[in-house]
Amino acid sequence: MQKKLGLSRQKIIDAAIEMADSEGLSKLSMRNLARHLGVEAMSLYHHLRHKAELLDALVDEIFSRMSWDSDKEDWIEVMHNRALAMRQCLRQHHWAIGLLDSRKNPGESTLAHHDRVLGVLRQAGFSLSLAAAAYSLMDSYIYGFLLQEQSLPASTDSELQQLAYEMAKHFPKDKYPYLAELTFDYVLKPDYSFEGEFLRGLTFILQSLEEARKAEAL
Amino acid sequence: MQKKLGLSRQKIIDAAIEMADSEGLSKLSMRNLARHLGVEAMSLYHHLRHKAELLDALVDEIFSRMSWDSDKEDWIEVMHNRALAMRQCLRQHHWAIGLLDSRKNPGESTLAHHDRVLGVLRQAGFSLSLAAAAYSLMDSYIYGFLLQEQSLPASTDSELQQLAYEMAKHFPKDKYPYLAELTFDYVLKPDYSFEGEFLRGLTFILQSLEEARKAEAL
DNA sequence: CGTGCTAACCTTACAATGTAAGGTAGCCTT
DNA sequence: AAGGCTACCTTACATTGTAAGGTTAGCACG
Repeated sequence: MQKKLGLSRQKIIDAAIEMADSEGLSKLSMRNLARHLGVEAMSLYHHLRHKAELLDALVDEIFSRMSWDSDKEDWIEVMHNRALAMRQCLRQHHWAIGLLDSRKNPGESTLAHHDRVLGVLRQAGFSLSLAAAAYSLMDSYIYGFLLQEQSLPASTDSELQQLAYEMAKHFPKDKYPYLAELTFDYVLKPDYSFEGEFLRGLTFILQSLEEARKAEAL
Repeated sequence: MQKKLGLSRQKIIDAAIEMADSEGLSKLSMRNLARHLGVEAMSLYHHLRHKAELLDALVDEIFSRMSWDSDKEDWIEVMHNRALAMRQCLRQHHWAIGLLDSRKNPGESTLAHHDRVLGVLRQAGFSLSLAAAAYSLMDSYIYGFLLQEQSLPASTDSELQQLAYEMAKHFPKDKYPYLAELTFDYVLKPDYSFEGEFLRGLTFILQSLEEARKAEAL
């Protein structure tokens, strides 16, 4: 038999991402992953201590794949673009959102990402305290929004509208009047856009942070 | 043998919450739950179609247990209190946060909660469009913050500081200077408080929404 | 009093999971 | 040649969700 050097940590991670993308996180078992790599399940344990380590690695890999520029002048523009990049990346790897929470061991790319964000804020003149608040506020919003977005079983705007219509048929209009109003008079209107909503909230946050920054600068 | 009428949907749900609280969501299997109820696993399936239905029910139960007043005058105060109630409830049932995302079948209490929130906003004069934005913004923030909060393996402020200290020792200061700064000069300071950070971000959001509301009213 | 129906609970069984324990084959160093 | 190391495999076990079908108790009705 040949000595097989086919396997490596990185190959495992790449294959796992590919599998999760196409078949969903729930189908990502050690056995399936191994089969995908033409190998037996236990072989993976020579490169990873346990499945949790794989999941940690996946999250970190996702962070490393988010690409955003941080050398623009305007911090608002930079943070805006970062948020878009995160949304784009996490829409492509929809399973990752559900993972971001439960992982407790941040990897290199994750830490680097956070450091870079803080750097942008500090360089833009944010005090440490305000930078902390800004950081927490932005990321909480982004995670929370994406979490809610992907928890809906619809990935495009028109699918969402279809869904809203179906749901609205099922819940009693008079029992939840405001929800009904929101659904029929807002979400189901032709120009509703999920991305638009995301950007709108983001803008709220960035603007109010900018005001705080200016107030601080006095 | 006696006919056992001991079981009911509600009793199952209550027991499940109790179990999840004390032993964690991962230990909440149908078998364990059944044992806890003095019954065999399959008996549960007479009251629930599958485990997903149980999880849906748990989320809804959690929503039903969040108590907040919505008849105050000031919408800001109401939303502020709601956010606090959510945080308090989801800290008590820490497992629920990880569940809020994946569940795709909102129950009665969940819908009622959302309807009530929208009601408060609409009554306060928010246009439908702005109410939608406000709703999305607030909930994204709250979910996102709580998600990040519970993903840290520390539940009290002092535990968090201990953790920050341990972590900071492990990552290279010069590689992540801003992260190091944040950790040592901010999180590790004696008056750092997780709840304080939560309220600060919340206040940012509520204030900027109030401004938008007033601008709209003109 | 039986006879049958139904709701509530149980038994058994299966496929899938993560992973512990230990095996083996080929290459490298000495 | 000998031993050791790395990379992979085999087997095994406990645990999971749940399908299929069995049992029993109490009620309705003749």
